[in-house]
Amino acid sequence: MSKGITKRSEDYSAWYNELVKKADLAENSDVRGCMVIKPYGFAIWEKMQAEIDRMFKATGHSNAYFPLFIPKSYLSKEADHVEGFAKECAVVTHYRLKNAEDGSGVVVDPDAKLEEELIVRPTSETVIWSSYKKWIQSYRDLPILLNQWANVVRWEMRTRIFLRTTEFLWQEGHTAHATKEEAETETIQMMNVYAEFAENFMAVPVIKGVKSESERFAGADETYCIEALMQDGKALQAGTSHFLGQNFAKAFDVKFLNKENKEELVWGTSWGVSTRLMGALIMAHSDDHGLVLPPKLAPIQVVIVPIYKGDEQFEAVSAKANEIKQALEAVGVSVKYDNRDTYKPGFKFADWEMKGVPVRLALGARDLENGTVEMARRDVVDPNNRNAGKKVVNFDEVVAEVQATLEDMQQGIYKKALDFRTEKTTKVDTYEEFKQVLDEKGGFVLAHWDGTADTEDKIKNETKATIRCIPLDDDVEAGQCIYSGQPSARRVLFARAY
RNA sequence: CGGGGUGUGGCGCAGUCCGGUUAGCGUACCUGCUUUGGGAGCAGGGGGUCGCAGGUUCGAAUCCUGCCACCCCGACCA
Repeated sequence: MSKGITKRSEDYSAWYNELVKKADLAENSDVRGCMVIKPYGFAIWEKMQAEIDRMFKATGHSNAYFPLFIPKSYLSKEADHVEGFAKECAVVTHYRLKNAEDGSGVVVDPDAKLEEELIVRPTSETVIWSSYKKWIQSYRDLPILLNQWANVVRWEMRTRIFLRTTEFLWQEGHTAHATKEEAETETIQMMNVYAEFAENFMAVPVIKGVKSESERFAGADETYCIEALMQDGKALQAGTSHFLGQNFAKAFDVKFLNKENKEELVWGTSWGVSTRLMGALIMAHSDDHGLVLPPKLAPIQVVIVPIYKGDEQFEAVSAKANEIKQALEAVGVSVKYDNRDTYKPGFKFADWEMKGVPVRLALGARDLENGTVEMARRDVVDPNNRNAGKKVVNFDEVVAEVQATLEDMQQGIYKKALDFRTEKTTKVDTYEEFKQVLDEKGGFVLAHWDGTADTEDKIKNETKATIRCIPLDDDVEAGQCIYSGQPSARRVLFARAY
């Protein structure tokens, strides 16, 4: 592994790409826009999945699985939905290959053309609602609260590892309800679940809000979202929760008999987060030395690096290291003892820093004599001052110190991200100021908007900034649209976004 | 789809303009010895149809024609 990565200040995009590769998270595959998620990257995703899944179950949801392929006809049943997704669908047209007659390899067998083409799901509303039609007859069948963990394919024009890949992993929740109120409550509940996960586990502060009409999910009546701010001042949509109204019930003819024996259309929601969260996690906290992981999502929370000369010292150090490892594991801390004798300590330090392991313990002969271990925390690394973030800890205090440090780091990186966002959130009252802030400072810009798609579109074309959301906070003050001067009920959140 | 760029050991690149020994460098890899508290040193070694297909030539990584792939910038999106 070559030394270091491009600095964020030099080229943020290059920094991100190099970090993803050098931290061993993922790499591009030979298929354009697709990625191979490597074991270390997948371990982080699994930690996320485990927690999100737990939260879904705690709110009454069950997991199920629906097929990858969708009959083409399904997609066209909901007009807005097909409009939104048709341009980016992969289509299966044949089911067989055969050897080429000139011996050049295999070719598609023209005799194996499908009667009806199949779409590789870009999202599963259509398949799931076609099942719901079969499952729902009575109010007694409601609500249905399902989630599925799946892969989906959207043929995007430009891709970037984790942030936008042709195939990505996600969860998609799909619920069906008897009343509008219940469906709306569900939609908001799931947005809150996402926000709680982002803030408490990823240590990424988010703004909760609703999308403007033009940014709304294809087929939804309302889209709620959480928006995060990255270190380069660009926004990232981290999760969405859609109130589908009765749109899919109408499209798939899903009705139920209520207590009064009257037929009614079912109300729906859908909500999802994807491997894009990996991108958010990376871009929110990491530095020029590599990944910085929040302790709650770090596959390895503590790494122990032995320092020794000769077999005798190695054995003595290893004995103590394993003792510390067991003591930490006993209180639920995940520990890696890096006993590879093929790399020197300096290499290991840099390697684990690149991978974002929160706490490193270095243990050598000197420590054995003193009854101490050197503890270093990942969120404080300074190549000009190697003692920054380091602390000598007595053996009998290691467990308590590590636990306290992990907790402190989880809080600390959240606070750092929150402070950054606060600093990069600007209220502006004129269009000139709006453009100036976007160009010179970046970040979130709170400005008045007249509520029309026309104004939104013009601002987007002129500045590349979009309305990330209309925040749900109660910081409401009336004003005048920065673009048209028309009255505005409240400020909305603008930013340039990923 | 428009604009730009790049294809040469695993990775990163030089060489191409101006054809000419055995295609070179860094790194990674293998072996040995010495090392080990911030990315070790020395010595030896293995690894290449120069993106693909034609063509020009005594001779092509280099010139010509065609094709393919990928990357970056825009429009589109979780």
